[in-house]
Amino acid sequence: MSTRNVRKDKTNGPGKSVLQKNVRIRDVAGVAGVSTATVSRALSNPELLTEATRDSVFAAIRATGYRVNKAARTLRTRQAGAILVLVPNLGNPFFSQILAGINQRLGENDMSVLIADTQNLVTAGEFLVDHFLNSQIDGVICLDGSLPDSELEQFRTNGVADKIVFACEWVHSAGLPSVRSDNIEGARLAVRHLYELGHRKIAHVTGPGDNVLTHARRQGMLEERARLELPVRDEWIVRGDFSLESGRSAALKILDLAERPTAVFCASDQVAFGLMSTLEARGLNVPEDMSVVGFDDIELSDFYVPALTTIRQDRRALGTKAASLLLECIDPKTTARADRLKPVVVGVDLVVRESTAPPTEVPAGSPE
Amino acid sequence: MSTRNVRKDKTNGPGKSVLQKNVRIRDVAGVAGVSTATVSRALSNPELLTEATRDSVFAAIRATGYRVNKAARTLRTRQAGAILVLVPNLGNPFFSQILAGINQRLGENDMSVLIADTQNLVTAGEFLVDHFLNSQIDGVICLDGSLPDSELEQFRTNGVADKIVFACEWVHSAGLPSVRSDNIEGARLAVRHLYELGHRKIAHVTGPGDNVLTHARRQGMLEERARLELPVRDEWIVRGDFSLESGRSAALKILDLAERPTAVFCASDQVAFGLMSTLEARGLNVPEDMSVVGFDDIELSDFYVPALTTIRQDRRALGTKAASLLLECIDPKTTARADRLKPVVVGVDLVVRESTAPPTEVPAGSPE
DNA sequence: ATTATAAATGTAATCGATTACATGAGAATG
DNA sequence: CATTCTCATGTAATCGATTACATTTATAAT
Repeated sequence: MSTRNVRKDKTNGPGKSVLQKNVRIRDVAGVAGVSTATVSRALSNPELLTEATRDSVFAAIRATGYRVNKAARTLRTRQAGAILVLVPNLGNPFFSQILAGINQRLGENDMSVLIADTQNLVTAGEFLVDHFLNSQIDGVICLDGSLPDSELEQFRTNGVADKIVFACEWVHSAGLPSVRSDNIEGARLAVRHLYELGHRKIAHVTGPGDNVLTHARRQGMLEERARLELPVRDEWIVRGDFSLESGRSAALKILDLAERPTAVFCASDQVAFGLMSTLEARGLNVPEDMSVVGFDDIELSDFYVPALTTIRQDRRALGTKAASLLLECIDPKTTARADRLKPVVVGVDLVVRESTAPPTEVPAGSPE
Repeated sequence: MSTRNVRKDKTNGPGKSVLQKNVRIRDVAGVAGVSTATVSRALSNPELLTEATRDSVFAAIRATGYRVNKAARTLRTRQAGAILVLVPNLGNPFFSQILAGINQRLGENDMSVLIADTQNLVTAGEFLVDHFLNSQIDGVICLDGSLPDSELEQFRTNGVADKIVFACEWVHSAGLPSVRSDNIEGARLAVRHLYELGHRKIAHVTGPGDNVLTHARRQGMLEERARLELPVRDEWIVRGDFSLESGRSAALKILDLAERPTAVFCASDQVAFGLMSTLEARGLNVPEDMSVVGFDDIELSDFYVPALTTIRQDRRALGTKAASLLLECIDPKTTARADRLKPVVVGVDLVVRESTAPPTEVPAGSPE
């Protein structure tokens, strides 16, 4: 129980650091002849300062080359100034323009964007909660609609569910804000285009079974098929999973059908590529023997052989709108609004290229 | 000059937060009946503790659901526990496997990976220095070899140049560590493959002029051409920029040549796709009228029509090796080593598919 | 039993930015 | 002139984790 000597942590001038020019707010304050609170206010609420003080502070910031320490700010404010984007497969070029839109919108708010590929995560739920709880992110844009309910429950338990926005795909049962293309309309456009070319036997390669895009695109296809009174064949609806490989598998199944369709509407451009390459490998020509429509309009669709007819999604708009929606969700000054749960729907367009043509065998009931 | 009343910042129990379960290290310490230093040591140097103390702390961590606050840790340690990957175009599927390799390797060290697309940055140099100076990252893996010298100079001025590793592409004058494929060997393999098929008139679509990959792949092509004593035509070396569009432009140039090559070696798979789609659009068949070899072996190469013959880069290995190299660079316990500047070279393979075949016109000097 | 040494743990300062509350100066009002 | 109000700025506590140095406890040596 002796008197304890006062112990000092060593500290001389700007802190020793891995960085050479580590300027702190107190160094700026010294140069400007004000307190650190004033420097901080100059950055966050400049209207609180007189013009003379403001100019003096900004001059000191410039002279010193000061950069705010984000870790210190995050610690004090409990705001990381960053969001996380969950992408189901970074190897799919579809996501790049969405990411560009997100980056642009969040950059305007001086926020950082972290990107994670859910293929590389064992469980996305725990990853997410971890990032929230350890002060690394303020919100999430999720492009992956296959998050299980059990993982979404983790978000709710930890109170972070209201900081998540879905883009492109969504989890229907989650009741969370989302931005999406008009998938039903896209499917309708595809089927109608094939119909107007004269096709009556139209197949559809879907996405994965439990996927909302799969349901929506198939729904649009089935509705338009019914509206146009096209023949119905269960075996013309073939299960896929948005990947190149599933397009190949679907092609093999379609080639084995007793009654072949003359056209195929694919749930994604990648599926279409897988399908077309396999049809060609088996001696069929696209579009002469079978017309093919994709969904997405990724960059390569114009450079495939034949150039792919597809449904264009405005990916950039999907990104910027999702980012705007998330900014609303995480803004502490904004109250929760029920209308945020209503999906934001972005329009789609048909892009006609070389992979579709009139069928070479004219079906009964052909127009004109 | 009156006596100043002592002012208290409000603080009751676990801090008010956007998060419901915000457990601090002092809460764990309370449950375990030890000091916060002991809890911290349990996490960072568990061998310093007795087994009983250790068990008690870990039980308390489990019971409370504690997660370390990364911002607090970063502030104290000056280590962010994150790195930034600069990608020249996230829409190019080539980068996905590299990113997967990086993610895997760094995940083993509990480090986060931030990804930025240099297409979205006005100046990468300032972006980088900013992230270093504001404590958001500890290092960089740069996949973009087009960083200007002026920007690299910013890194050196700010003392962060020794925390950067190049992967795939590199800046030759930078004198920084890098991991790369054996591009020269890849070009040789491509040219030799075409030669062995019987081709003598071999063209090459390059990457952008000031790019190290462009130089290396062209060098390999020129050397092998010389070794095989193939005819030399300046106009058979066509400038590209790794993109789909530049493949299209190159095809138009090649089609206009007075003396056409029978085969083309392209600096990337995307260039090859652009070239092939344009040749087909102009009525030429691949490989019957012109054989095409790419460089990369991205996923779609096996699903193009015709399936692309290409040089496969071990992208995953590029990623993991770059991450390992960077971990060495940023480890404070590791001294700078000159051998780190010697490029780490990863081997490549020829993948023969359908886009190459013997030429239909047999040139003089054909083997056998 | 006493002393010295090593191991284990605790105290309190530190990291850098923000901000609640306090203080001082100037203007307006009675 | 005295009092009150508003604006501008300062002081010092806070955020949560780490760690330098101090203290306590356990073990080994004499």
